Amino acid sequence: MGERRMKPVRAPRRQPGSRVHSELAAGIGRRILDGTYPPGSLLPNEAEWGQMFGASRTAVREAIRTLNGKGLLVSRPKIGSRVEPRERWNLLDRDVMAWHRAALDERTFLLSLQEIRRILEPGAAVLAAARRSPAQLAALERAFADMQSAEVSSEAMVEADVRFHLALLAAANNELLVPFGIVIEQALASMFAYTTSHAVHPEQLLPLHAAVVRAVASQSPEAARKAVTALLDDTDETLVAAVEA
Amino acid sequence: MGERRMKPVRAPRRQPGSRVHSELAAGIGRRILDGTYPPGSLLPNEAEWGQMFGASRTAVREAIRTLNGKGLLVSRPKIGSRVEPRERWNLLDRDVMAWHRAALDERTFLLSLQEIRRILEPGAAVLAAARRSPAQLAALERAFADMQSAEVSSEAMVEADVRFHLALLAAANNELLVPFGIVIEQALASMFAYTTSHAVHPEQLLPLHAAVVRAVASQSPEAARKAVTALLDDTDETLVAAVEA
DNA sequence: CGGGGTAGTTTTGTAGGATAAAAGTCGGAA
DNA sequence: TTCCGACTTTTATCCTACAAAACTACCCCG
Repeated sequence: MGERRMKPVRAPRRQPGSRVHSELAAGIGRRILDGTYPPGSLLPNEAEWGQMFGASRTAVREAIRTLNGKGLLVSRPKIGSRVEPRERWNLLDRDVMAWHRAALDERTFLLSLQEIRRILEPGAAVLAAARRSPAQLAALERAFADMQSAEVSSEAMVEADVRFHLALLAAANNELLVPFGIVIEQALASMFAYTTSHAVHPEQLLPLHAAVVRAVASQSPEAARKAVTALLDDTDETLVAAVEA
Repeated sequence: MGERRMKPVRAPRRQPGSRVHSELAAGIGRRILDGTYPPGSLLPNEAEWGQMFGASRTAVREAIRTLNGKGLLVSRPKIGSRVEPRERWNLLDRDVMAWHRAALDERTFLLSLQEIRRILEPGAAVLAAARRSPAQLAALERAFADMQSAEVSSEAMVEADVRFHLALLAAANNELLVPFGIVIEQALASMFAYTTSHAVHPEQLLPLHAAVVRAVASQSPEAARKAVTALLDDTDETLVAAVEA
């Protein structure tokens, strides 16, 4: 403390996830997702977690409260905290999905994500084409433009790609579709990490997206469905190629 | 396992939701969902919530930790807790959906739920028909049998109906579909409350469900999709009739 | 006169202790 | 034997104190 403190040029801006209770939530959450504590089992009590992580009981309790809210466990006096059955888990939660992903092999995880996309996105595209607002269309077009100007297989491309699909979901104007965005984010991020340029038709990416934009712009639900389906078919090809490689 | 030992009917069995911090989470959560504190706005600080609800700061903090985990807000020292943009909200969470439902008119809520079902369930049915396990088929058949033996428009019927559709989702063998079960639960519960026997073809309910069971049993994906779609068409008719009434 | 660092201020974050309430277990008395 | 009440364990709640973050504003020094 008596030392002269050098101030870094940029404030560290620690993530909100670097708090003690977040670390604890992640630590416990991961152990649940990876099966260390299977559904129905009893967790160590709060004092024990505190010792394990060198944290106070207060911090442990806040972590457990978080996991509670995500449906991973329930706590009762004298009993302790018991892991809930998997069907209660909120797998679409950002954190839970991250822990889940870490506990699974990348391939399995990616395939199940992609499967969800095949179910959801065509339906969302139909709705989007039918009732997107001008602003929502503009957001979609902006994301597409950013994809065009991004380098192939770059971070920027993935970011714009994600934004494209989120914009499509948003344009469907059904709020309950929005939480699914996490699936798309994870799927594309995971693809980027896993299928390092196994793309079968890399030159098809932009035309396929362009077709979606056209369909949504011209408010043609069926065309939108087909365009999105074609897009997902292409993604599937890449995925299969990467899995086999 | 001495079932001879008849225990007197144990009284209260207070819900885990009756805890102080849960009350607080619900109180704050509702105020966020109903727009009292719109996205981007700053919430009262912890001490103020404590006074409002007559609770300690500890309880308030645990409540806020819960809401934090559901994506409704983020907290930072010196700043306070700020409501997150809607697209971060975990609308598929049980609690969040309940608060959301309370803040919306029943009709709008129900229509958007039904829309999601139309997107998801046919796709789930295809997967279920393709790869359900014998046990999963049995669960589906059990739910159907319970529907048959239940009184029309009874609590038991709704419960079996929900179980039927959850079993279908589960049979798709993609964990990420499971969290959607909440949509079905809410939709059917809401239908039950809202469309008190406006059913257009009440006699069709069981045959329509029977067709789904047959398709899944015979592992016919396309038949399953059609059967589920027909089922949803029927539900839609009931819904429209109720909305117009 | 201006810029930058620094002290102050507010709010959340963490710690630790004390007590209450829940929900089992077990033993003793009617 | 049966039932009731102490005992026990664990979470639930409250309290107090202090640490850390991040914004404000001012003062010192060039």
